[in-house]
Amino acid sequence: MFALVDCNNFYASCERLFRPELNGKPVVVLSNNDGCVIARSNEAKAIGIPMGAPAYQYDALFRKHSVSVFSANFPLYGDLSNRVMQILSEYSPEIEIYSIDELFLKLVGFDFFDLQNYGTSMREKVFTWTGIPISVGIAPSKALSKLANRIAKKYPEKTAGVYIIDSEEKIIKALKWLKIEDVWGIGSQLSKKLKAINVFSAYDFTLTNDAWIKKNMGIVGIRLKRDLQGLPTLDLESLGAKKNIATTRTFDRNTNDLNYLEERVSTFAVACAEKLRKQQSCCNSLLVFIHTNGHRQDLAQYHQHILVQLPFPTNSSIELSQFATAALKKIFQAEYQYKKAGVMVQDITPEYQKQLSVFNNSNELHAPLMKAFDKINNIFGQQKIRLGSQDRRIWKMKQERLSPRYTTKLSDIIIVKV
DNA sequence: TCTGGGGTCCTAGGACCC
DNA sequence: TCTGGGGTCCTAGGACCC
Repeated sequence: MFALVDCNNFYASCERLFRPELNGKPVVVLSNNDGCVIARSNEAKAIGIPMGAPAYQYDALFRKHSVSVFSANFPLYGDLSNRVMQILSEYSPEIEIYSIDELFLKLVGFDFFDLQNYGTSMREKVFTWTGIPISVGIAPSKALSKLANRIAKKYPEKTAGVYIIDSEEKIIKALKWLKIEDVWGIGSQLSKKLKAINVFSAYDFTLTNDAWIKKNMGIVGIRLKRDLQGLPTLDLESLGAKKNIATTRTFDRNTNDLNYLEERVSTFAVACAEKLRKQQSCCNSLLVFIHTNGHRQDLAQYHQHILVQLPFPTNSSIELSQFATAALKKIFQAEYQYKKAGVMVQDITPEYQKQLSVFNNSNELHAPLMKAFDKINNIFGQQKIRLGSQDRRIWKMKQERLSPRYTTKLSDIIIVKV
């Protein structure tokens, strides 16, 4: 069996942890730049605030219902996620951390266990130790465990947050209940195609013939069908090093100032370099892009990117910053107003297997220098040491309702007076 | 005025090899 | 009139996920 554990309204739950007076009240969390809604408490969902809603369009509704609005506080969510994952990883030796708030567990040798109790104990322990509410779905395959989890979330009273699919009848009942567009792995494009051939539920999908699925969805569709039928086909995925790393941001304003963009791109490259070093990798190519604001029909549009093959693999902040800003200058055009930029590093290889070239290699002095960089920044805080090309101001985002970093910043820790 | 960020896998087609 | 067969690697783009 597989279990899929999912934190309920994760970011909203994190914000409420340190503001217990908000329990039972509507809470939303906004994306970077306070742009759109990326998490909602149940109360906020009930008011009719959709996922992805642009914040400025919902200001009136927020005020009307006294919705508590937070800017995204990723250091807080990341830290709480680690705590939840650590607790849950004790429930099985085989796990896959699927996202910041989701975890698959493979339950082998649990034939004589009461899985309902097992799931309930996960919920109780995570809630007692962290304060985060979770839902648990257990079923014979990954796709079905996602479905079981959905049922647990949808019917919290009936299921007490734990639902188990462990018989053919339950599989069919659940599949008939699940709308095709809600199936894990079927998005808007495929559900449109499927509805056109009268496939409206997950159950209908399991009856669709393989030839159609193969032609329209590829091998992925066939695997999904088997998995939904209860024949475990998708297995846990190993959590190796990332194959692509990106740092991209939307700005709080439009700009055609090349100096500003250079500074941003340099900082993004440094951030990518840090992520590379953290997983002990180097990259062999780098992509820089700049975009105008696609929502503004009144402004001329320009979307451009450039992919640079590096002369040597590197994870040096200095080298990546230089390559990235040089690339930026090649695509920058002063007549446009830019709203977004980003750096992505690709073709990632392990740090310890660098392919050296005869003439042109990464500066060997950078490795110890970067080690010192990382060590100092880890101790004294982000960007205490930075390149001259980077601005002193770290946040160039609109974050008007940022909560404290209660668990990751010494000065933000709550002081209790007794 | 204001609309996020970061990933994965698969496929088709082209270039190239013997 | 008529011109093989079998591979690999790379890239861009499309679908999906949270």
